[in-house]
Amino acid sequence: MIRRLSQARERGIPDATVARLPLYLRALNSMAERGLATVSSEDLAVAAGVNSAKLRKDLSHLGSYGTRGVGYDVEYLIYQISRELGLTQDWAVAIVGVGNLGRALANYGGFVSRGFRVAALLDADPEVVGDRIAGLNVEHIDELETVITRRGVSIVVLATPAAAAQQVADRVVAVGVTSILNFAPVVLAVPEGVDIRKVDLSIELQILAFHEQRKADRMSGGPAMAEEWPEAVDL
Amino acid sequence: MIRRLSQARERGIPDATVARLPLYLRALNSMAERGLATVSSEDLAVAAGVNSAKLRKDLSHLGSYGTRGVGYDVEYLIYQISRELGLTQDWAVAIVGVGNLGRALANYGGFVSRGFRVAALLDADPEVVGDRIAGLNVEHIDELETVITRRGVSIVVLATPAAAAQQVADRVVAVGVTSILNFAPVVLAVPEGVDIRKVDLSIELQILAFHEQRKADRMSGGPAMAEEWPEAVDL
DNA sequence: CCCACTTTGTGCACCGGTTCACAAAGGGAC
DNA sequence: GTCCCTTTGTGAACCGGTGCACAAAGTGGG
Repeated sequence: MIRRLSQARERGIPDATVARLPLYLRALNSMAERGLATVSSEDLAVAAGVNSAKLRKDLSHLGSYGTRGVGYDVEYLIYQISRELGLTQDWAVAIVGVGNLGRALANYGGFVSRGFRVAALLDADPEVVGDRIAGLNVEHIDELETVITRRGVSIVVLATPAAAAQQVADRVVAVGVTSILNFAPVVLAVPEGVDIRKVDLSIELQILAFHEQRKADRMSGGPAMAEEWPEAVDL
Repeated sequence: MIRRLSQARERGIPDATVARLPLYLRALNSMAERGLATVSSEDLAVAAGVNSAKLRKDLSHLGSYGTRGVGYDVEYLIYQISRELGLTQDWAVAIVGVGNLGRALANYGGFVSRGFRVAALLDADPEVVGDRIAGLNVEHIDELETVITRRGVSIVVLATPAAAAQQVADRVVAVGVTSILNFAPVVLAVPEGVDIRKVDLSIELQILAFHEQRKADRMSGGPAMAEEWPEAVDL
């Protein structure tokens, strides 16, 4: 049994799978609230918005937790996924940059509900330092290193202006932080071993605009219409 | 020449490429500000944080806009990418849900700087309806259909609580909106032809937590350490 | 004009991820 | 115990995307 598990999990769950686990977890939590005891891969897949074969393959990377002919035990699966994602422990998060976005993040309930705890808010603007937001005191960016070390912060959320992001990143990396969630619209340079995830709101909109334009083009021009480019072809 | 172009662009730029175009655009804009006239694929790739071969292949999907031995004309490339993404036109965006996040989005400069214009803010809470945010009046959700139709809104940003998101999505789709950016932590069901992009802040954190935990495991346990599971193996 | 140098555009091999389809495994009825 | 039904777990084909490596194309110097 142990052999089987360590064989299945080996070392390494595909990135694509890891990215979907939180999705499954959310769907499972909602099911648990509604009192469901077991769920089939088909039902869970629908709730999470994925293909059921993909769901089963994803779960198979964690181990063999289903029962053929029955499905998956909701509570047990929640436990296993949470464990795999590291949500059974408490993560201290610091938010740097308390503008509109930083404020929104500080108040965002979705963090606390998982294993995340906002442990510090930092900003460079003396105007906002000292403000009380979401039950926390906003501290000055000068305290960055102290706060991170003292409070055991392991994940830093960057909600600073673009110009400040790299500098802050350098500082937090210097005191040992290896996980950064970046909202600033810049490409951060960090040493090997530091994980960065970025969320860029305007990029998402631009992708939507691209598809929207395509849909509009198709409406008017029709699919057979060759790409016309009357004079714009040379600047 | 025209033949060449329509052949190169055909109908269909890979999704992965589309997702990176905004990145290139941002880097190019920054270069234009600094007065650079031309840029090599290598330099642009570094600025955008990608591999230069990938960059060239991406750009080749738009057409043959480089000059061998020289590089790409910065301004011309900005124009072509903007055009491809549909940013040369003005997109009216409505933000539904004016909580902390909605407010942050309304004030986010990155939208306006591209071709996006926040044309409406809507909320269900009578408390916030009437507030003035980012120069706009917050309107009641009852006005949703009217506002979207009258102001030519083609992209809707959902920043509502999870429970309200599907209902709002249904309503905006009913009046013809086919592009939605969803911040609510739910899987939305929409008809064929409607594009949804979702941003889930807590999912990003969970992915970071997973990798952070792995790094911690590797530190203490070492890579050779089999996946121990003393008693937790059966619930 | 020719040669050396730079940089693009792309053919090709490779890789991770998705999907299909089915054998294996368990549950329940009788 | 046996048979039938359900549902998992996975082998294998497939597909899109990545990156190497190089030919093609352009520049500039002599």
